[in-house]
Amino acid sequence: MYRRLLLLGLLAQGEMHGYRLHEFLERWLAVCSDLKRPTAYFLLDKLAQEGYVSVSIAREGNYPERKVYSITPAGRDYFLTLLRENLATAERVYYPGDVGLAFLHDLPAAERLELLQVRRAGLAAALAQLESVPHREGALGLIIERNVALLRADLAWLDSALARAAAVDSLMGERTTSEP
Amino acid sequence: MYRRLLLLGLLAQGEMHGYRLHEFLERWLAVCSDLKRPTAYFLLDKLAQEGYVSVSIAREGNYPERKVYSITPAGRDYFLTLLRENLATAERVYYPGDVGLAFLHDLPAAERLELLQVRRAGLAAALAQLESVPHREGALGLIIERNVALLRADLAWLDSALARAAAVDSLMGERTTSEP
DNA sequence: TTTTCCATGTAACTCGTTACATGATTTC
DNA sequence: GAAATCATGTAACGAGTTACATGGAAAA
Repeated sequence: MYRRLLLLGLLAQGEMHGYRLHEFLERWLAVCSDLKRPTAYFLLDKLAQEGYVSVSIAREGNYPERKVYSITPAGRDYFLTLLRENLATAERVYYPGDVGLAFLHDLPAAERLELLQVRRAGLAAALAQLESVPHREGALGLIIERNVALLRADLAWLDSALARAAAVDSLMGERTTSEP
Repeated sequence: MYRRLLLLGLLAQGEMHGYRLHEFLERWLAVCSDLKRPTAYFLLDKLAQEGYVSVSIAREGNYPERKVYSITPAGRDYFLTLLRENLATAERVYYPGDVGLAFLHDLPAAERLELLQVRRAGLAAALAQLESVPHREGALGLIIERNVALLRADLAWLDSALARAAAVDSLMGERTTSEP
């Protein structure tokens, strides 16, 4: 449902054709969604059928025909409804990574540490990448901030868990392989 | 994919019939998944078709017939593969709540603060509920710990964002409605 | 002239959910 | 006798992805 909100929100800023819309999404909103192109086209047509956006064909210069979507009054209402609902809700998120943790003890101690080190590296890389984005103000800035905060917390937790695991293992005399 | 890991992981601890499995999931693993009953049955049969689990019919006392699933050697291999992959990966999570943030400025300042206060309350409730679980050791404890850490970070971020927003609004002389 | 960019779509598929259907058996 | 529990399923639907298909224009 948040994809509809995303598309309507963009169209609320101004009309656009599908290709531009997706391009914009990829460039600026990759932090909060990875909406695929076919999905965008499909959703836009659906929103059109439902009367939330209207479509007109345009051609500019020698470029291929474009379907320009603009939001209708009904669409604007719908957008605001979705937005209010989204903002007021604390959505429950499931982390697929938690499932692996549930079965940690099915692997030998050394291997679990190794694997979690790999996870840690991935997490650190993702965090570094987000932190490297030059500071933005406004909505985008907020989203990046939030994701940084969550990634940091995740990393901190992983580190503490790894430290404790390593401590237990050394107490038990198990060999642990780890990268610096 | 993490659902297969979940089911195989449980079956790796011992054979079980679908109903018990789902019951167990609901009671103990609600933190990391909300796998629905039909999905569990469907997946179990699929795993059976693929040769990762075997099925036998059993009846005990006067209870209805049960399909008892047990993991096969191939299933055990598959389980370990999925587990290793899961542990070594830092999955990227998209928060639907981020999309709303992207369009914050499409609502009047007072209303955004109000809505985000509602979100905050939901977040705090979820956190309180998780924190109220008596301390568990082992895998479950880790998962709960992690989720608590992430919820706390999310809450802390929201609070700081709200504080800043309120400060800006008061500078601009806008009326802000907020609950204690 | 070959590759990349612009622009749109379709078809087949996977995955998961909701809602519905069944039937016996304890428990109240 | 009614309600809850145990136990399994199916059918229909919706959402989203992948892979495939097209065709002109600009750039290399």
